[in-house]
Amino acid sequence: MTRPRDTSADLGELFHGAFRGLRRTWAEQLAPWELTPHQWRALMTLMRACAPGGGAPDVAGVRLKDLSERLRIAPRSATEVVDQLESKGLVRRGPDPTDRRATLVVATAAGRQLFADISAGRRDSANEYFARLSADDRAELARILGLLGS
Amino acid sequence: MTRPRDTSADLGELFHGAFRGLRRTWAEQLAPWELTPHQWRALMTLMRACAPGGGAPDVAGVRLKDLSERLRIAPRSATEVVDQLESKGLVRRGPDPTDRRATLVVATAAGRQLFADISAGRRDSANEYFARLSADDRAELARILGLLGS
DNA sequence: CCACATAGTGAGGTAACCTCTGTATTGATT
DNA sequence: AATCAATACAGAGGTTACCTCACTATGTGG
Repeated sequence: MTRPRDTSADLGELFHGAFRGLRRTWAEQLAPWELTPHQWRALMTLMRACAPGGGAPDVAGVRLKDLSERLRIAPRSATEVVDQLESKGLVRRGPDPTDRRATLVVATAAGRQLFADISAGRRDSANEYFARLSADDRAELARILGLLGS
Repeated sequence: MTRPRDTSADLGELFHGAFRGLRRTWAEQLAPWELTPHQWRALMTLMRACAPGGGAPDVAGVRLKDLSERLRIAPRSATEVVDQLESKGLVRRGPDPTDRRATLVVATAAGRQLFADISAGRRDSANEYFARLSADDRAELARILGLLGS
């Protein structure tokens, strides 16, 4: 009765707490740029998908469908977040020349600039949420989360 | 340029994915009982707070304020989830004899029964989300999450 | 007994999702 | 070539899990 006891519930609790902390930290960091964590995640995903090599830029863009898959959300939800980014002038929708059903999303100059600025700010990892962990712990966490997220 | 690279963003991504998986798994497990994860968490917290020793039961109950602190949500949000549980007949509000401003929340017989049933179901941890991790990994995860959730 | 703090709640709002439906277009099948 | 299912997107509307702000009823210290 006083032994280790079913830690699963506590793990859930811990997970919940940590996730909320992460969200809050992100929201605070992003507030000066008037981006929600969700919008930031979408912009980041878009940039990564556009310029995987980091080299020559992106005339192309990414399909909404692809974006939704990378973000692991429903296509409709990708439409939504792209709407938000577009209304802020950070991305632009354009036609896909190879398929007239699809629309390609590209970051505008403003969007690329914002992405660069925020990325730079984050590299000062003093205020980064995971900075309080040692490098070993971060690696360990990444490994374990990888197992979970199969 | 090809070295480890800033894993923080990926950690965030991993965290996000794992948390969503956890939420989904919980929601599925709880669906037969028509409870949301949020409601389950509140009921669980209430039961734990009421009967910390697990022994003699709870005439007393828990203040909404206390519940909100344990759940780490705003008092108003505790009101809300208690409303939901009360409308399902799982908990009951009663006056606090020592302070007429406060209300004490207690689980009803139905609530205690439901809690017991679900807890039992979860102990068949085959379908538990964290079951895919080894005991060592679970412990490691709990340790690291504990560091984060400070 | 009066100012101030505290417990709960009504009103109203937000982020981050979802499904279901409808339309334009494509690709596959006859 | 004509059709028919599948796909890409977006409109409409819903849900969960939070939040703040304002209000009332009550307790507490000076």
